[in-house]
Amino acid sequence: MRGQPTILHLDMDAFYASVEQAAKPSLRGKPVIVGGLGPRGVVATASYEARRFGVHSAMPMGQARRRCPNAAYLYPRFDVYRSVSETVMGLLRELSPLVEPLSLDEAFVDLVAGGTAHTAAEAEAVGHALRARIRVATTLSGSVGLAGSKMLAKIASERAKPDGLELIVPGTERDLLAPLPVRTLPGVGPATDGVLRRAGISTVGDVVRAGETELLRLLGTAHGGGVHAMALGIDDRPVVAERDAKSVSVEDTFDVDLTDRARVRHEVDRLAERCVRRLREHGRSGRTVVLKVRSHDFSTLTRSDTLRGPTDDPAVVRELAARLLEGVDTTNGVRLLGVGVTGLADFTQEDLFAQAGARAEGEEDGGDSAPERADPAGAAPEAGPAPDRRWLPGLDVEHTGHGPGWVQGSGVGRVTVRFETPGSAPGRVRTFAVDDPELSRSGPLPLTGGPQRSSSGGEASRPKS
DNA sequence: TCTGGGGTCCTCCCTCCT
DNA sequence: TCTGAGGAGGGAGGACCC
Repeated sequence: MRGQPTILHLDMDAFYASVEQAAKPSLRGKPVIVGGLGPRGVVATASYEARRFGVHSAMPMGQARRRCPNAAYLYPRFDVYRSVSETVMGLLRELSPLVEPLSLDEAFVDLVAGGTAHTAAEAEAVGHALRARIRVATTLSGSVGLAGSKMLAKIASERAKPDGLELIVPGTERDLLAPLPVRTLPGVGPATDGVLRRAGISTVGDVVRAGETELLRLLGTAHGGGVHAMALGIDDRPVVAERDAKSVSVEDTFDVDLTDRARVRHEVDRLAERCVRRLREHGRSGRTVVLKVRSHDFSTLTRSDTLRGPTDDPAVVRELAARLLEGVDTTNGVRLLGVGVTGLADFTQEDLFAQAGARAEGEEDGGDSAPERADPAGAAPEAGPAPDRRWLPGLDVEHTGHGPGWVQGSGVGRVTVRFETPGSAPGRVRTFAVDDPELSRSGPLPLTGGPQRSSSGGEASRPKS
């Protein structure tokens, strides 16, 4: 652990929900919940207004609706969040070459590596300036934590939320950590928390008092040693700018459990195709194919097999996933299916003898012509309107007469649209037939600047030059 | 009142090889 | 030729994170 608090952790406040509120003036100051809206969806982000009703991330959507029936429920628009995130990450990279993104809304920055701060006072000034620049570039707020290690910087930003900055003064770490619950420490989730609680350990101070030997006994060598060190405030993990992905996977939870074996097989084919597409987008190939099956009772099993060399051939992945499926009993119903590839490489090395057969067989299955669906459902693959006629809540649309707006809701052949833009006053609501030819899907508008539509379908504001 | 999606890392067990 | 030790690698599952 270094002395000076020059590791910065940025955490955007209620990110997805805040982006939606910035884009949709009528939602500002109101509860907004972003997540999967199907019967098995969960909350991705709740605005602070919704959190007052007890709604939080990972909560089942049904529960959220009961707690906060008047909130706006929106599908996530990841292309927009990604675009705003790029703007924010760009601002961070102006501070230092050592920026480690953890997700779209969170990152660590090593300020010393960038030469931007060497003392607590300098770090604090950089943090305040960063928050102001983020506000100008995106209209959003982010919370900043500053400390001598990643763990402490993250704890600091959590304490600063929402819309604040906190710096942990060197020498105060142990006193600050002691009363916090053990769940505060990275790597301590529900299971570890349970083990520690049963041993009478509920705070970070309790961990320190229990001692390293007891932690090793309770949690094993690697985990116990790590938790004990963290409790002492010892965290030497460096900020790592570039990290190669180690696996690529896709998975779908179905609205209704699948029992038909042919349908299960079809879904595995689709997932394998999608997985390979993702793999190729990353310019990678992989050796090990993993099939994931979650049953009706939520029990999950994985089956995997390793090829002699890496592949990015969809037919090979499809065939191997199908072969893994053969060994799995799905008669009681399948809730989730997933296909992943690990053992990633930057090249392919097809084993012609082992894999050519599989490829030929896969092509005969006609997997390439399988119909695509935007999201999983219990219905047959062919059911439902065309993808560009599905009016999901939150979606950007354009009406030839009324201009830009977003879908507020739809059903029984009607779609309700609110016409407003990030820079406008709260707009008016109008209802149309779902097949109204004057209504079409469109790209998102930038959160700052003029009312013009972004051409990329995802581009928002840029960092100021 | 039911539990998403996309990852990483660790542990345990087994097999193979030397 | 047999046997045991130990390391490497694979398969499965679990915990955790955002």
